[in-house]
Amino acid sequence: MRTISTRSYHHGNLRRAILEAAVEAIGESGTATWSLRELARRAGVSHAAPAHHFGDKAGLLTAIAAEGFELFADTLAEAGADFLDVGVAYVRFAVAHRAHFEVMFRPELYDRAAPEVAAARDRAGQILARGARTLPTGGVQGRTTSLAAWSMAHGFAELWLSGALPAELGDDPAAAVRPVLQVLTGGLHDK
Amino acid sequence: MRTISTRSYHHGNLRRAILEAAVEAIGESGTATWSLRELARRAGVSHAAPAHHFGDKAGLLTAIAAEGFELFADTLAEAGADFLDVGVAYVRFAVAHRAHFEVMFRPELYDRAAPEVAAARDRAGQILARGARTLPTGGVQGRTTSLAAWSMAHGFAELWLSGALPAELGDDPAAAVRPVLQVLTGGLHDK
DNA sequence: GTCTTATCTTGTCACTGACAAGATGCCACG
DNA sequence: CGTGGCATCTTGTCAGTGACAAGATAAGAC
Repeated sequence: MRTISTRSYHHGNLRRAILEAAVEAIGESGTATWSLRELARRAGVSHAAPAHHFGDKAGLLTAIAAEGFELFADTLAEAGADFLDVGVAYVRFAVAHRAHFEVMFRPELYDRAAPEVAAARDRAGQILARGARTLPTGGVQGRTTSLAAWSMAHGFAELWLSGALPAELGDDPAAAVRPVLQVLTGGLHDK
Repeated sequence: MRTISTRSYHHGNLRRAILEAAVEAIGESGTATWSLRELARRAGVSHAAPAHHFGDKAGLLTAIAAEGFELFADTLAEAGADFLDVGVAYVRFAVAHRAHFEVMFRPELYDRAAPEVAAARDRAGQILARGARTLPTGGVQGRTTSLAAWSMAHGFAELWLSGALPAELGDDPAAAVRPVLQVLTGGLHDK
């Protein structure tokens, strides 16, 4: 961040600055309302500077997706091994890192086959599967239970982000999703 | 290009033609890769003709969202009142009308407050709620069960559309989601 | 001290969304 | 008839965009 007064030819950390500006812009208004040129202006560099680091717009979104899956895997891992905690962490991540989440699950926006994306995505997938294994399977295949859990957490997160859920749920997605996920842990029978 | 045979000054059904071209384009490659001008070219009219019918791009997407919620409500209503049938219809609709579905739940793309959108969306919501009422509540609030069901169906649909689900599930989303939804109907205990 | 390389700038092109103004044809009403 | 109103569509234009090419600048290796 040398910048401020005497602006040097080299930005110093342009890649990081562009990434953060993109995440901020996506969080504010989605993946389509900003431009590479606007990000360049925010960072105080010329309109073509971002291209050196990301190639094109898809390259920038690929970097965001990779970073997102890394953060996602870390967040899920920290949540522990219990399904309920992992599920709540899933939704918490989606809301806290809205921009990353939106890009991650919109693979037409980026290069889903990029190795850094695939690696982080697989890591997150394994942690998710581990969480689902703590669910009661009740006779059905474990894969079915796992899919049910994943779908529920993911669906709640997407509905929350899209503003489709009723306002009475309040403003804390983690608190709102917990009883919903408990339906799978036996909530149908006790609490 | 008023072209080929005797093309009159007026298209005849431009609004419909633009809508269908947009839906087709979105289904092929998402909501960002096409342009109003390209749709105009496909319909054989000048680049500014679509503006008369939709105002701007958001206006076109608003029309698609409204049409989508109408279709959605119709599809759900036809499925009957049972939760499992409604849930399967939910996913089937998302895949069969992928373009509409993607726009509907991305409200930053259009005017969610438009009356024709709100009306159709409310109608669909009521049919969904009716379906959820056939679920066993098992002591928890009906709203919680309903949220769980909605989240699961929606999440499965989103994951399916984004290509995140494993390939072993095959290519029939309705067949794939049924056992997953049955987890909520007591599948944990019998089936 | 020169060479190499990564980083950033300048310049350009076709394309886009949005707007303004004008052309065209349909239809109601005389 | 015919004429005026109106919805529909065209033409022209503007700033902004993504992508690319070529050149300028710094920072480090040798």
